[in-house]
Amino acid sequence: MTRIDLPKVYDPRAVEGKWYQYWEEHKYFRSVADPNRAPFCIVMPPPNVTGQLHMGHALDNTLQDVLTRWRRMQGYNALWLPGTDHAGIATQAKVEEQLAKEGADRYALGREKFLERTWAWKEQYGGRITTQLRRLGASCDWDRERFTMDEGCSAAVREVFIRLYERGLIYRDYYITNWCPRCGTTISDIEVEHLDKPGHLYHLKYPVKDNPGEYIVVATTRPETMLGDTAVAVAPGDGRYTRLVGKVLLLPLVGRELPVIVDEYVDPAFGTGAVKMTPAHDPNDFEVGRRHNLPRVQVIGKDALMTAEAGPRYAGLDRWECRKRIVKDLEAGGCLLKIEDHGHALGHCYRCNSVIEPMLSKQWFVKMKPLAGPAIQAARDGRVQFVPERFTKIYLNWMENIRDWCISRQLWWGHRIPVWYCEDCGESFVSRTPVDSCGRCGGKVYQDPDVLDTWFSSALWPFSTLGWPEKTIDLACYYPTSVLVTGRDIIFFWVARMIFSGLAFMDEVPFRQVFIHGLVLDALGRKMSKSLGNGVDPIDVIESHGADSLRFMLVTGNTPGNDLRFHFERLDGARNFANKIWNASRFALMNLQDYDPGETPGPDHLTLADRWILSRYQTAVTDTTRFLENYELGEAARVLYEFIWNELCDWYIELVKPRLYGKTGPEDRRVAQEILARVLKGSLELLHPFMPFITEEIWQRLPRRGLTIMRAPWPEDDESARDAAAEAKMSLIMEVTRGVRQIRGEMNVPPGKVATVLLVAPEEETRAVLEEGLSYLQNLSFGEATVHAGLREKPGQAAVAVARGVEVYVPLKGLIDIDKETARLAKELAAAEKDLSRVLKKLGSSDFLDKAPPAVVEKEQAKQAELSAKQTSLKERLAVLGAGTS
RNA sequence: GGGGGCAUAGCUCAGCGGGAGAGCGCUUGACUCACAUUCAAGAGGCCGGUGGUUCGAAACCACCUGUCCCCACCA
Repeated sequence: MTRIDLPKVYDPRAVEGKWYQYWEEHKYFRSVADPNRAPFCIVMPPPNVTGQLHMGHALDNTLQDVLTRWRRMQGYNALWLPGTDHAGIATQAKVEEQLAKEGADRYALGREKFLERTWAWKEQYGGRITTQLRRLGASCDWDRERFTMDEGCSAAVREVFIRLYERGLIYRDYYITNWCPRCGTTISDIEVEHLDKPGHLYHLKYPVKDNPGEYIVVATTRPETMLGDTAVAVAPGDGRYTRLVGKVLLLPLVGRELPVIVDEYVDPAFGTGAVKMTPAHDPNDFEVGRRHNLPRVQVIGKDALMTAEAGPRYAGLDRWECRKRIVKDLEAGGCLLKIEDHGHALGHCYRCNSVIEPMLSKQWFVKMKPLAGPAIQAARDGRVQFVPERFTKIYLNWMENIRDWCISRQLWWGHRIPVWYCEDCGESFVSRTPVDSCGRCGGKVYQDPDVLDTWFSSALWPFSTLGWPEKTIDLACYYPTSVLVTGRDIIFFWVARMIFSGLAFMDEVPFRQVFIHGLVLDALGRKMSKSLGNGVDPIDVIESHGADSLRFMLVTGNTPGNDLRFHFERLDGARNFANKIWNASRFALMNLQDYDPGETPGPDHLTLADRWILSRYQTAVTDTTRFLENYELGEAARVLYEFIWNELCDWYIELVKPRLYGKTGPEDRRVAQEILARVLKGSLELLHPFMPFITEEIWQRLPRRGLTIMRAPWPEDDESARDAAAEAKMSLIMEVTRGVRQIRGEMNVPPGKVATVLLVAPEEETRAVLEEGLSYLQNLSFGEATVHAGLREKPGQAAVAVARGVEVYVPLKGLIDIDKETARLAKELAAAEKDLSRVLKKLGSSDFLDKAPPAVVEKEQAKQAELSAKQTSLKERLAVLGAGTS
């Protein structure tokens, strides 16, 4: 063995940066459109430019990188296309925050200057997340990095808006939308989070105008909105109120006259069966109001303060303050009948958590029904497949009940709506290019001040990034993309919208498969959040444990679609695995220094151990590949972990040591070197998608390497390399070895001190296997061993282990604890008898014999034989021990 | 109100029709010349409950219980 200059503990910091730079400089991430090569393409869910890498990104991008690196090695023309999202609200908020510190605000600065400022902010901080993705090892084609507001994506946005408009799928209308008072914009329905909050149901008396003694009781959760009431509605045919329909009520505190109307919307069973109508502040009331031509009185403003219309006593009050005062005033006026506790879901802004105010305003909408149809069909007929499949149902359920999408936002940072209005004649123009003057009257025009929902541009991501609306070779080669990898929290926001957009503008789904993963939770199962302060920064983890460990930890134990808890213990486990690989490789390299790769040794030159590890390696190749194909990345990683640690390191490397040390001759040493090098190289290649850095570092030191492990061919799945006979033999030897070790442990024999072991194998076949494996047994557990046929030695003087009919005797000097040994054997016997009776019952059943497959029956019969042999043997030994005490 | 996930060893989870598994933790022993971020041996489980399908169920089906999540305009 030659000394080799490698540290005993693997240090990721010393290698990760180096290799990433190497890969990037040599353009190994690059993909060039090539009609003659099979493509594999993933578009990265663009993280917000404002963002820092969090564990969710780390998981999402690790999964994408594993798939991309694997397919690239398989020979696909693999493109992973990165980019960032302009994130309207989030980015604007950051810049406004900055301005606030300077004592300014965006209005003071003006739109143009504010946008300049935001672009500058983007230039300065927008690259942070992509730098962090590089630390993670992401093998994306950075030359193609895109931004949702770059020239190309913006052109795509304008084109889509105009085409939708031309198809009559975009309209502008007054509607009640979700207004976030803090963000100062409307948000779409799915951006509202409904949280159950305790509240009250206030019962209010509204007197009849002509008969002040008579009144209707209405129930409301939001008494302050009564200032905007313009009617009271009752259900059709509700006997309690028929007398009053068409009469006029007087609104308390305000004195407004309210007609009593009839509408289907009212549920006579809820509350009092009479509902106050506030068309300007409730979406349902708005609809009812539209049907009955009710006036809309807006009493709450966009700043969430009461408006002048609320009357002088309330104008300018905060909405919650106003509620208190109204309740007090109503009570004083004798109009408050009672207050009940009543929990209800309250809408909150998903960005800033403010309570949403339903607000009447004129907004742009996309008509969804016509777009949803094809998107539903595509999922139904499997052109888009969700992994796991259950998400198809969730997606369909949403799509089938979809409502129109409010796409205008009262922000400045984003894609401005490409519509101009004439100041003079009011005509509007939808245009791909800026409009200077009114096409009808030549008057002055101005552009719509609103911008589009951020998700409007994300929805086009799979084709806008490939060059659409131009007809590019990229689009032809890479679209539809292969798979989309994303968290289940944005199926509605993003995945669904990409699907209908792709179908509408490319006539083809944007991706064939959607691989959904869950959330990364903290150790207690809570969502990682800033407010809880329980988030773990991936960059910190990369610093302390290395990117490979983080990646491996995130991939293992994660099943598709399910959440993943973040445990530092598991991270340590991944790091230990990296260290294990490092040291196994260190050992191999020490013994491969003088290795001269000659001819591949023929089967005759291979030992049992060689044939065994080659066979096990083939199984690992098959299993890893199969699991990856099914998106079971966690299982694939587990296969590699177990193969490398439990088989390659724990057994093969131990078995091969004497041969590498030259104890069996130079030719045998060369064969051992060859097999060890081959299996190690293949294992690193299999592991590379999961742990790219350490595998490259070691692979580069191996003989017969290429330029980079990234471009090494994925190990071939060669069924013929399986060797069932070798596996069966080795497993027998391993079991016997375990038996011997157990005895040694119980006897407290110091390592290297046990003299002689007798292996007694009654069957000739078994004996032959043990003879073949004798050298392994010797160097694995004890000094000397011989295999004996025939009758058992007298076991009264020996501790005994049984493995598949082989008994192992270790001569000892009366050290055995008879009580302990008796108890142990008795327990084992009880278990064996229980198993045996179960098997016998099975074999005694004619149903089983008739209907079970023959292989299963044979297996059960073999088991019966094994168990009865074991039973006999255990009984004998117990008898011997019993004799020993007397 | 509708939909979905999860319930397996002390903890976190994998397995999902024919032998109850892993990691961590725990017990015992070993600093053995790749690795103490290690090695060896071991303890620990009526696979949530009840029914059903099957020759056979931890696994498939139904219901129940507990738990988490998503959707929804009941004032």
